[in-house]
Amino acid sequence: MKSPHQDDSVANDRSQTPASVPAPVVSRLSLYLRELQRFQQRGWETVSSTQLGAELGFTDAQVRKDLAYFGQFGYPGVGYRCMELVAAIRGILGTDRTWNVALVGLGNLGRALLGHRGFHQQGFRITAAFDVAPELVGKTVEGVPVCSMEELAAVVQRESLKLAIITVPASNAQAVADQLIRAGIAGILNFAPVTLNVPSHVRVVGVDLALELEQLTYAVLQRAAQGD
Amino acid sequence: MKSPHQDDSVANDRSQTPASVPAPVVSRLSLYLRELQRFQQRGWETVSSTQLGAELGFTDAQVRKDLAYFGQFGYPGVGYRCMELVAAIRGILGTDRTWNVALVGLGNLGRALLGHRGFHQQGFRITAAFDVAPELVGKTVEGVPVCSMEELAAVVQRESLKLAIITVPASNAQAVADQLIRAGIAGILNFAPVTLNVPSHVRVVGVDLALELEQLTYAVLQRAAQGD
DNA sequence: TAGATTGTTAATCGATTAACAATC
DNA sequence: TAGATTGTTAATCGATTAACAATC
Repeated sequence: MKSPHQDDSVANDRSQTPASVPAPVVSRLSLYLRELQRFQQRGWETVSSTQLGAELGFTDAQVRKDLAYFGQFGYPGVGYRCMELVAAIRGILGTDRTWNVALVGLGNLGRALLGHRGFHQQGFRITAAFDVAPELVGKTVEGVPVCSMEELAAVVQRESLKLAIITVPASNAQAVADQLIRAGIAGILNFAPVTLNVPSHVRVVGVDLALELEQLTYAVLQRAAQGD
Repeated sequence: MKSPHQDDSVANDRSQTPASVPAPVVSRLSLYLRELQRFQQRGWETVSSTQLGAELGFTDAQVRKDLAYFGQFGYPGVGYRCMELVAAIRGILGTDRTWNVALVGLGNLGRALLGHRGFHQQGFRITAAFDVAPELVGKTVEGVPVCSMEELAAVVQRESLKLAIITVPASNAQAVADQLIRAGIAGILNFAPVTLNVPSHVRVVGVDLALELEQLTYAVLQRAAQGD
């Protein structure tokens, strides 16, 4: 077994990322990061895979296996140094830098996201907003200038934006996605309740609030049918 | 093979739901429902497992296997009748009735959700809102009365609420969850960026916006490292 | 040193896919 | 009938867990 300290150049070499990491691993990576930051806040210097996993409901083996996809970050007999692992995961996820994000659709939800504080803290910044409503275009909402849909390609290209959030009605979502992708967007966070059809080089994460609530109603009914 | 029409009493018997259906199956069920409703809008009478799956990027076998957990809904040689399957899935998920939902935390996001149209359409209605801010308590936001946290237990019990949405800061989320659960809430949609600790009879679905964006940055970086 | 904990391999578990008889 | 498509079983695939030598 090799400690990171014995060979930093290998242990911290993030370009050695394997061809393909299972998607569940990457989403747990985000959870580890979130949890590690909480351990840091509580003043922990190090944390073991058992402690980190327990907090999230995972086994210690899973934590170690997941991290092992990306390198060796731990110290046998000690655990993981919180600060180091936070830095490593941010590097892997790409949140060691700030990402500027485009937002399309200034309805209730879009406006809320513009004013959302949680983004900044994790390295995201909405720098451009778009809407079809003429009365909004040209104005500034939450400090972000609102542009027309016609300006989208130009703005996305000028600012080299790679990420976009879609908060338009379902009926327009696919057209907006097409437009964003043509402009060069590579990752879309989609709040419209439709499955977007995108080329393979574009990644979509969908958040459908009704759909999430349905998972809850199902669970509640199940419990009611059995337990009570 | 038995057609639903040959024995309705068995095919439609939702109480025959197996002890435990894998979680991924239930979340796909919601996707099937959403997609079926779109087929209906387009005027389709029936749809095959191949057609339904293609739209979502799943194999036909997966669609059939998933549905088979809950009964027999299809017609060999024909496919699934959209209207029937929509009704069946709504019955399974429990969205054939309306669910009243409590919302705690009237920040940007909470307010946006109060005014969110997508909920009503799928059978959800936020009927009670809570916040610590004295200047909000007693007022009405988007037609929903705002109560103090002290009133929470009474309101949840009076209205027999089973579902709640948490949109409070991370630092308060666990305490709010505890309070909700004590009041009788069984399902929580949590927007605070923390892992909630809840008893096994309570189900939590977490939506962490920064975390979703991290999945995108990772994917974008991967693509950049390989393709380009 | 003894105790703790890693990274990794092998064993297990569960979920997806393929195949096909049954059916309309 | 012939063509299409289901529900289901068996085969495959992938992900999780257990176990343990290596290490601090």
